[in-house]
Amino acid sequence: MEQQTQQQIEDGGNNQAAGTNNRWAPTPPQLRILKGLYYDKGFKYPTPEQIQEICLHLKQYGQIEDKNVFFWFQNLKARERQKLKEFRNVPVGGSLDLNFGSTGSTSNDRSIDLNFGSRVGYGVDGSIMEQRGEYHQEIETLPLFPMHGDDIFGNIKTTSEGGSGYGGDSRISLELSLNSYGDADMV
Amino acid sequence: MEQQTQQQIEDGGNNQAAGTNNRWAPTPPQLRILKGLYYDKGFKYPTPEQIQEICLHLKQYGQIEDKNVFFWFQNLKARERQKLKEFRNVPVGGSLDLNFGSTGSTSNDRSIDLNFGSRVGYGVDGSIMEQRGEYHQEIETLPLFPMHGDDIFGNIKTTSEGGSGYGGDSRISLELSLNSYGDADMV
DNA sequence: GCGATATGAATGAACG
DNA sequence: CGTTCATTCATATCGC
Repeated sequence: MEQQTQQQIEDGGNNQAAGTNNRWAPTPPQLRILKGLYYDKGFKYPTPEQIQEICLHLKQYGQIEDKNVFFWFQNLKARERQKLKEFRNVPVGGSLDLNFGSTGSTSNDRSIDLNFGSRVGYGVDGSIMEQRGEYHQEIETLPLFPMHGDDIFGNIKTTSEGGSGYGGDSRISLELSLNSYGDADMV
Repeated sequence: MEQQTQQQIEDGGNNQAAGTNNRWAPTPPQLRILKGLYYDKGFKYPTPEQIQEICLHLKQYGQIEDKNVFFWFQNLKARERQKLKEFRNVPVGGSLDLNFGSTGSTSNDRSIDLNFGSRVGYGVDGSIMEQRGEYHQEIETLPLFPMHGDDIFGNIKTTSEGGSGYGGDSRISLELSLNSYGDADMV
């Protein structure tokens, strides 16, 4: 993803005039946190509880809803995967004729038909090789945010059986490095 | 048509190296082929594999990447659709048909299962906690509006049960102290 | 030199 | 989850 010089800054503090803008856009701090979770922590499969938790925490940086967090992760995952797929060189057998209707070009005038109409018809390679054998979620109970004072569990009730070893207080200090993904990428 | 706070790119001291083409533009032959596929062949939904293939062929006419082909089709489709919508405001005059009285039955049938793949069914605020079986009744309620779920994700029907539910519970102890002052998210 | 337009690029939201 | 839609941002080009 070449996020070059595109960044839609939301207004400095508040946002959403309500009515004119329907589409959520992450504020810079929100983006940073989300990316930190995804890239730094490798946290890509948030559970509903975690989505809510993340959302709650992000609310102090701007208006946001659960579904926004949900979509954000979904889209990022999907697009990374899509990118990999597109960049993968396929040993195409060369069936797609693109030289039809050559308007006075050099030579070559074959007008074979394009085998469109068949979505994913020819699996030249066929090897989808979805290296998705992940056991996602095997990630160690990621420590997202400190409790601060927010009673996040006020109504979520994560069924804390207490049996967990770490749950109580062993908060792993995950000092998210202030890495800016926004500009680290280049084309 | 109304744009909000449009931020102009103000490179924070890191200007893009000149010479590196920022933006791809199709060469005449490329454009001819692309248009030929779209209009002549009616080929509008290329699969990722086909995108690669098209891109490969187009490379002999100039530098091009997969994503360029991808975006080209996306944009063309989107803009044609956009044009059609704009012209639907035809001042046809007269024939003001109002099918009021159609007691729309207000059947909010939309699947409201907000199980993000887990079997949680939490009710943060008691809004959604409905977890029904797989029984769906193929309702043909034509979705006049593509369901504007402005409320909480009252209609995120991910219905992804593939996860098969692991622990389900995930401790959400949070940490991640990031100093958000400064906020250098700019690009 | 600007303003309007065309279009490449990005991404939130939604569908199947 | 992969794909598609819709909206917006960003920029090159054109016209005045």
